Amino acid sequence: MPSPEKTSRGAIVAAGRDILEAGGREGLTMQSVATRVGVRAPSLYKHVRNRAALLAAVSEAAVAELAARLEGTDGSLEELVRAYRGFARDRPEGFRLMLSQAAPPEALGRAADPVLRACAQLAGEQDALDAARLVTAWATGFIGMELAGGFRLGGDVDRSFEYGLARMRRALGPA
Amino acid sequence: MPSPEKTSRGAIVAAGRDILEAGGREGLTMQSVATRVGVRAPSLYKHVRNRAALLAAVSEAAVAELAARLEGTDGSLEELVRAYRGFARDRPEGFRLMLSQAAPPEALGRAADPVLRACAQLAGEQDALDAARLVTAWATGFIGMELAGGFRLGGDVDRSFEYGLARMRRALGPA
DNA sequence: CGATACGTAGCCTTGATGGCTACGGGCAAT
DNA sequence: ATTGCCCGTAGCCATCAAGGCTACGTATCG
Repeated sequence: MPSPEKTSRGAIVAAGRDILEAGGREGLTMQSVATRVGVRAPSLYKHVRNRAALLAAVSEAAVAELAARLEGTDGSLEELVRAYRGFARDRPEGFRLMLSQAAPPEALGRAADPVLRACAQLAGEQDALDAARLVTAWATGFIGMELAGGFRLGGDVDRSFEYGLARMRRALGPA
Repeated sequence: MPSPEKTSRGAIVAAGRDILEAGGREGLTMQSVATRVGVRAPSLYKHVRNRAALLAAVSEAAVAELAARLEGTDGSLEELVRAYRGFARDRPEGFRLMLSQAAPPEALGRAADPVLRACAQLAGEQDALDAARLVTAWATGFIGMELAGGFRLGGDVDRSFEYGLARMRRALGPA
């Protein structure tokens, strides 16, 4: 490699992830990323097509991290959902970005797989996909509202979460 | 009223709503709004503090419209959720914006009220709030993923929706 | 010497501010 | 009652700052 590279795509994405969590989506500017990796802003375009592509890459990295966390559980419904919520707590902006950017199918599939397996056990192979969508939609919606500062009608949010989890398990079981 | 006004806050918010749906959040620029209401961009700042405030106002208008739609149903769980989904189909960008902006409590409360009532009937007054959060989270998550182009693992999305609705009703009933 | 990574300069768009002008109603003096 | 001034409001023009992005030059290594 001629001219020793001062940065790399990986470093850029990692910096983007950190900046995203620190300053939100708006704070993630090409300038800020360039400064953090020790380079001028235009140089980033040698590694990333444009800002949208950078956001997509950061989003994909978030999905990958989520998948890894899910794979680190025992595969039970409760553990999976709690791991999902834990991820959102640690990387709230990454969670939000993930939802607004369509991730590539393969990364998405890796994250979806353990959920599908758990749902197949609970609801049967036939209904596994529908059941997974039920659980995923509930968890995603709950966490999203929690992060957005919803749930302002009082009550204990953790209690609502456990209530939902219990009812979800019941909903998936045999009629 | 001195100096006949060429526009008003209401007209600005309405224009913002239309532009949002046409061009997404990024397309909603002060310039575009100003052009549509027949004014120069700086003049908007006499009516709205800044772009963030405009987005918040448009978001609040979306919540209000959703509340009106929910109030127009018969109050059953199915009707409420279908009305929610219909709103999201008609105003996808408004739906997204609504989720990312924390709406003022009163507007939120108006939209939440019919859901709370339906859930009180199904799950009892005790669990009404938790039940409403369960239903709202599921519906919000489902619709959000649907709009974001999730659900790419095949299968019939409408079928998954009806499956979820049926299971949700079962989950809320007595054990 | 050729390829590659980075930098400098600059363009365009967009958000935002400041200062100016035009309008029109209220108030007081006549 | 009429007249004339004051002042608040709304809009415009000029302008700035910041950010995304491109074109092109330059340095460095194999």
